Amino acid sequence: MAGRGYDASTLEPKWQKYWIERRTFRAPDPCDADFDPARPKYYILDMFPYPSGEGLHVGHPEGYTATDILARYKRMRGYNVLHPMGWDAFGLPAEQYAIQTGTHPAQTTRRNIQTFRRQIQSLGFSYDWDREVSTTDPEYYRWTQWIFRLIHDTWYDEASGLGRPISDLPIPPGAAADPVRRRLYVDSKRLAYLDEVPVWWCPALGTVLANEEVIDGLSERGQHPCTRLPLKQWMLRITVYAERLLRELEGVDWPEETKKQQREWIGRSEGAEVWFGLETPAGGTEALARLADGRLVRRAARSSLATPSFEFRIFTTRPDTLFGATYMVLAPEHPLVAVLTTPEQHDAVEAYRLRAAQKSDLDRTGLAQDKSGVFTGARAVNPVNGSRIPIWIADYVLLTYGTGAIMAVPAHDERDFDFALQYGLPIVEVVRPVQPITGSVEEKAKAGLLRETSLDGKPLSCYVGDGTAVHSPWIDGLPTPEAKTRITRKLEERGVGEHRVQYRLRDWIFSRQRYWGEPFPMLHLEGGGTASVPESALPVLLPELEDFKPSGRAEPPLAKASAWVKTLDPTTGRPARRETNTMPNWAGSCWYYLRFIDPKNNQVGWDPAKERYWMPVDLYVGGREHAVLHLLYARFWHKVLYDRGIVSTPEPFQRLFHQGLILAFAYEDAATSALVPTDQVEERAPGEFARKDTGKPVRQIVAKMSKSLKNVINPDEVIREHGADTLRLYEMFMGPLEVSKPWNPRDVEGISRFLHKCHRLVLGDAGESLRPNLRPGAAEAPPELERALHRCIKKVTDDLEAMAFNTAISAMMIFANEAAARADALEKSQAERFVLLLSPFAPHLAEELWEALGHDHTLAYEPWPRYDPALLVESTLEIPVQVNGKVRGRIRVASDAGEEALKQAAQESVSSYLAGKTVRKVIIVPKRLVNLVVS
RNA sequence: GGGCGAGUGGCGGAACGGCAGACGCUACGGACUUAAAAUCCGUUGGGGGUUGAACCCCCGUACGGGUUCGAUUCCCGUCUCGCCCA
Repeated sequence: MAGRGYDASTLEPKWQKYWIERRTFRAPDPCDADFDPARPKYYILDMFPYPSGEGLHVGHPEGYTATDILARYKRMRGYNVLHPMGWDAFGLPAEQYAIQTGTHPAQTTRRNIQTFRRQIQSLGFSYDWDREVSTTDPEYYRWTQWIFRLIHDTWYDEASGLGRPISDLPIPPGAAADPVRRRLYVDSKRLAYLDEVPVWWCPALGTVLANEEVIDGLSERGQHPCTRLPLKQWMLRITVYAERLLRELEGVDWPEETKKQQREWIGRSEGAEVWFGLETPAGGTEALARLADGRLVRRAARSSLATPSFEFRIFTTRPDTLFGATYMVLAPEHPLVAVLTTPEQHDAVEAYRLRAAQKSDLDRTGLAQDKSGVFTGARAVNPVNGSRIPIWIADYVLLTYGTGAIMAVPAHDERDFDFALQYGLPIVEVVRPVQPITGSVEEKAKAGLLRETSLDGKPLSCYVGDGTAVHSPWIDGLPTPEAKTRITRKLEERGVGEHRVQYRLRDWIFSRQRYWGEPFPMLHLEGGGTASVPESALPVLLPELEDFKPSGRAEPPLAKASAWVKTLDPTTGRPARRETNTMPNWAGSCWYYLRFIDPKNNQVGWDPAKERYWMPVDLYVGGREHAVLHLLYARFWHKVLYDRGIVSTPEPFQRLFHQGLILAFAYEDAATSALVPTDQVEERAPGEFARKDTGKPVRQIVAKMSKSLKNVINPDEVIREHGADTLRLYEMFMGPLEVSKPWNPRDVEGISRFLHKCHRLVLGDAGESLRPNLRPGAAEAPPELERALHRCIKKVTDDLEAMAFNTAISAMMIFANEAAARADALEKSQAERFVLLLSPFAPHLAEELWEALGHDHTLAYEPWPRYDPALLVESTLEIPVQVNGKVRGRIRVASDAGEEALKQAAQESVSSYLAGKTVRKVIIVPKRLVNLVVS
């Protein structure tokens, strides 16, 4: 092959070297000498990868190729393009590898990054490699820590709806005088705060595990039982930004599905908080008084013998159903449980609480789960009618949502209904549908009637829709929406409730009990309280460890670095202990798009002038799997930075696009549907597959690539066999970027053929010199070829703007076919324009051909080819003629033919279909079709 | 269970109110070649008619309805698959 024809394996490294050595894709900043302020900017970003030990997967280059094509296209359209790449390199796998082998995670990470960089560079992406960052680099995480300090130094001012410096926080008079109370008050308002949160603790492994490492209460490794253990953790108060995170989604150009997922994750619901009375258990007054901080429990405003002296708070979205509450449910962890449980119920309650502690929130709240609960023996008093109702505990109520306590209205809530039936609790109807609900079970469910049954001959139903209030003295006859407002107002008047907006979103647990993460810039001071490490002492470096094995205690690995943990507070000189948790994997990816703007700055995280120029990100491309968490967390950090005046845009990512998955063929046993690894299958006849060993037939299916199915495609191999340009072009040709589609090795051949054809178009069959017609003094090409080129330019340009890469490539194939059919006619300027069109897609080949055409500079900044609309207009057109919607003939007419002429010609062309019929109507679609309606 | 999306030839897909199947793959036939590779040309949704061909007719975009002069495209319902949430 070498020496003649198209040889990607020599040509591609040549141009990759050229681009890197000449820094072809360096993006000039506003302060640089070669910066051109007249050019518009375009910041196009990929979701940076976690450099796993597996190396690059063919899924990675899909999005990266799309953004690379657009980046190259935009440069040719005269934009200043910022297109960077980096590594999200903290994370669990490197640490697990360290536990097993003793290899330091930093070493594993360095090696993996080298592999990833080599692989990504072998695809010829036009990243500005001067801007490469890794989240694990101390000069990077220094600023991650700096942002954490800033978040810690911020409180959320409800009045202005802004995050403000903690020094601006008004201190209530009661707290101002006493330094300890003052500190507690200030700490309670910070956006970063400490709280006790349960984590999974595995005694057998002697370590704390992440949620995804625990399945059904057993450790993923070794199947050991795990339990939930409360641990002091850093929390980020994302909930105060819930409303803005919701509202400001409106202004961004994101897929509607993703916006919807974010909205549902935030989960705004309106309702009321209601104080229910408590029957004080014998000797419980003192314990209740200790709990009565006004949050979950309070002293009743007016208490007498008839009205109880303590109350507890619940949240409900249906205050209109208060008269239908027949029992109460507390989360098993609710602090009231210990106080209220009667001696007779004590053992049952304790057993239940222990069981609940083994379950994750997900296990507890799934609708499909069996409802379970235990009676505490205590009773509550309904504030609207004074009825005494039993208090239960059940694990479907979570302490972390709302107030950890609910009123149960079985007649109008599915879970409460099932629970009431199971435990024989009363069901009282208080909302009646406006019209009786009839139809099939499914139709009734759709209308809100979820259950219908009977007990002792009495019909019972669960209706969750809106209707008219009944059996509810304050609101009888009112439609549900008015009933809600009316009853809420009454509750407010009586001081036993208020309107309230509740979010499903919880504060973000920001601590991980890991080694391989960013250390917190925080100190725990002797004698209580915390302090942040001063800015000048950043970064707080990860200490070296002897080994990465768990300590056997419920503490993070960093606790083993005792010399590092024991330190002095630089501000006061007092002894202090360093925070030993590390930040989660999300931290580094929450702001990397900002560091790319100014990656080498060691004075600030980024220069404000550069930030104002480059932000926001104009196009962000990445997988749907990040639709909620990464994108929500990054938006949250960005809003805090915005409120503190450190970034200039309220949202970081103006436009978002998700690429689809690349799937692969897999095989399943034709009889049993069991999956069969790909290397055990052979194709016996076209489309017929069988097991190599037994010869039993298997079915070809499409599935995700996986190691166990042995159907993973390795990009290195594709590049070795066909070249990077073929890989790039194939991934873009498979189908629309946003859909998932299977990899078919046979189709790759077609793309390879196309690139060979392009090569021959310029260099001829021998491949060592220009085609004669491309040399000076050759004859002119026929006008049809020029028109074909203009059609191609228009189609490719339009399709690039629409990110329709597959059809752009097909347009280039059409032109290449036309040009190849008369290859001796193609002119030099036509070849050049075609090469420029091809260059964003297949940059190596395009550079090679550009050079062959006599250019000694890269084509990366050549102006994008233009088309002449006048050349796209055909002088005559062939138009189909329909009779009653069926094509019956064709006419060739001048493209500017008038309606009368079209009508005339159309009728003549299909006269045999019109014989004996009357033309009722003629529909003319200019330049497209004529339809005659006859009878 | 809920939400979102998708069902078009042997395969990936195109068209997204106006000639269904662009482009590519596969397969078959042919040219070139001692031969092969590469390349080039032709055919390739199903059925039927005329076969000197050029052509012509019927059916066809998961299924059933609807709107429209006209539906792959819009609306309603059913089925299947995928993804996300639970």
